[in-house]
Amino acid sequence: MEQIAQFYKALSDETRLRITALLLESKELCVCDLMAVLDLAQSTASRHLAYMRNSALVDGRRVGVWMHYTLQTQNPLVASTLTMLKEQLSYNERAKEDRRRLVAHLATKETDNCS
Amino acid sequence: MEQIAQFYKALSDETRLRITALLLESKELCVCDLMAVLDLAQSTASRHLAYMRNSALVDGRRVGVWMHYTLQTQNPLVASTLTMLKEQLSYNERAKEDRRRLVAHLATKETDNCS
DNA sequence: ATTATATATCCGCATAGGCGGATATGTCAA
DNA sequence: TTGACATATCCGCCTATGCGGATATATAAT
Repeated sequence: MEQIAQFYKALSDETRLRITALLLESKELCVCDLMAVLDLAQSTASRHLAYMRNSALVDGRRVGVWMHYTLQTQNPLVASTLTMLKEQLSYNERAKEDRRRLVAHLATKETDNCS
Repeated sequence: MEQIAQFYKALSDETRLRITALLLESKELCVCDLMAVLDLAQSTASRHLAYMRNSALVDGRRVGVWMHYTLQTQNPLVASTLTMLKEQLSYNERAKEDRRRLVAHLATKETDNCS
């Protein structure tokens, strides 16, 4: 029960919801992508991702200097919640705006780096 | 997006999750039922229910001296989340124990009152 | 080794929110 | 009106957690 509560806590902050929404779109993002798209301080982005990892919402894997974060889908509660959320966010204005910014940002990136 | 976050906040506290779990079982409960079953101080129970009402998770209707609380099902996000949660909680030990206590408590109540 | 870059963590500060006892409010009965 | 009971709200206290700047760590390139 406590784990379930912790999972919902991970979704109960607007910044983390926005991060989740972006990860629902692009499968894998690094910290600098999120900083750029959501206009977050580096420590803020990193802290939220750590929180989400501790809540079993995301996985992180290191790729050279970058950490690539993805949504977790092992847990059935997490998986179905994310499916629902994706549907809900599809017509959410704020989420749509963030998706536009993500697309623009990814188009700007030449290769794999965050410059 | 902020409303969605607020909804998840309502589910992100273990006491509120337990209240939600009980409401998933019995459709309608008053504050004194929750105090008895979950062993909560009166102010604690009432405060959590107010929070849940402000988060669009429950509705309350006054029946004489008592407030009867029910889960809201208007909002599609809320409705499907609760369906999922009911499935998840069906085999959760803590939730099972709470359900047992609820059944025992309801059996003790003679009529509609909370004595 | 040094430097540059990406990320994680630390720090102090501010707010949200948990708790239970005390008190206020609402409702009904006598 | 008074009293009893259910509930809501207030209060002070304490912890969790949000923030961003500063610092530490990790990796890769030179």
